[in-house]
Amino acid sequence: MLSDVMEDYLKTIYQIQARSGPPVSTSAIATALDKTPATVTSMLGTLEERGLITREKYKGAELTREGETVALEVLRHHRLLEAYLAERLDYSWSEVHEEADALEHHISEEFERRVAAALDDPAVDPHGDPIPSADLAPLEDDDATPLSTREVGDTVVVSRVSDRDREELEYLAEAGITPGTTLGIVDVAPFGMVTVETDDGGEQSLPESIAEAIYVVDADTDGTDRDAGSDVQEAGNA
Amino acid sequence: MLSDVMEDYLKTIYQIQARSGPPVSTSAIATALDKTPATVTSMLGTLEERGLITREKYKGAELTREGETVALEVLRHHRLLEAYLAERLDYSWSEVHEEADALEHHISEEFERRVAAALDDPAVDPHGDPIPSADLAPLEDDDATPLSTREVGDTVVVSRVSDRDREELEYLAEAGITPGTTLGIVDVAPFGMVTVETDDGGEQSLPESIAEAIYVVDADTDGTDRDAGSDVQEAGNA
DNA sequence: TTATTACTTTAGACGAGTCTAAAAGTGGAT
DNA sequence: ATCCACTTTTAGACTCGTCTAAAGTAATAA
Repeated sequence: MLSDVMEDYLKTIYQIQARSGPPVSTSAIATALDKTPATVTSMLGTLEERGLITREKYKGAELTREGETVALEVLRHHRLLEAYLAERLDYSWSEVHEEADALEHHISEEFERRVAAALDDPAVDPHGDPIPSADLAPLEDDDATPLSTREVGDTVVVSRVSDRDREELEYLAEAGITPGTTLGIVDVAPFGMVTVETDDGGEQSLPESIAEAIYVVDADTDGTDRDAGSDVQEAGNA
Repeated sequence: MLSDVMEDYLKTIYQIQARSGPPVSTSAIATALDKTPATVTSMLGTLEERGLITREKYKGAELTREGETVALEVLRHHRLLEAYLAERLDYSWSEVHEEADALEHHISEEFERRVAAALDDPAVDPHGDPIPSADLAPLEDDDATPLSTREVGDTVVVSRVSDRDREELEYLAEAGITPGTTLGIVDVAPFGMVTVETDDGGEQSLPESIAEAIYVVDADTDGTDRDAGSDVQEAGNA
């Protein structure tokens, strides 16, 4: 019913909205989807007519409940696929994103169910991002903050890592920094360069751009409901 | 590079060509893809410009080597997916077709490799259709003929079953007639109704439309290179 | 041979999604 | 309070894949 293209717009708006809150600007969407702003304006018109977003001219867009549900469905497909690819087809966590992007619009409800069942209803994907539940209930807000907002001396656990940039992910995989890793912050240099000590005692210096993509919680926070260690874990339906 | 739509046309032309030989008529393609003949004529023009088919006006189309390679690639994706869904996600052989149709255009080469590896390079899909090899070498001709061409007294083994109609497949699955099943033909009535005896001694009467979709070989033929029993088997690269 | 019938192609239109160029609006700095 | 720089929207065009309606071709039966 909804085209792949529209689903992509809704997913993108959801993700920007989750990070920076509404309203979501035309240019932010354009950048994320690699389209011109004019194209985005045009599509926002369509999405508004369909009742999937609301919009204030020259200000930006916000998902309606219906638009959010579509976005959550797409996100559920994406993250289930990532989890499945990593768990059952030996993909590394840095490789799964593109494949999931290509497939997320094309799987049936039946496929979704079977994949979820095969993995025992995982709660998070390999990047640590939460997988929306089958009923597409809104996701809880997240108490993790970027590593770049923490201070020297903090001990934190990696909650999730943005999966936007393949290179970054490979760099971090190399460095042993994945969801579930405990980090001690040993230095914060000018321009946001952060030096951390990993589980195994090694030290890594991370440029700010990367430190911004690593979301962490305090190490003493009970990790049980957002832990994303080596194994995906069962969903507790919020 | 090639759109999904073009891939679908090429796949369809390949399949009709494999059944009835070239040239493939506009209307046959139109029927198979549920498009108008005018639409097909238009797309055949595009495909010809791209060097994927040759064409004689008012006669029909034929794949070039390049067009055939594309078709084989799509077919490989489709059949690998069918095999994977059946083997690893508990789909029944009657359910896999639609899911594979939706996904076949969207999987990466990497995904193709990993799926093939996970299944140990299967030679046939759950319907008994051969899976093109990774090098996309042309498929051998097939010595199976439709059940409807056989006579009373013949003992045959089901080689493959056309996967065009979901209802038919469920009917046959119910009747225990799948690739690998041995059948004895006990009666052929007017209008092509065929009565067969299955492995387990039961008798089934099949209308001609279904008997045409069941491809069989003589039971004494060595089944080793086209057997399609419960397990998929390794490819021997032709 | 010609007429009928079935099939194919041409002609022209349309919707979706995109673009470029130009006009309009917004908001901060002077 | 005005202006400037930036963002957003509008206007209009283009491609792709599709359709309908009309015209052309082929094959067959009379």
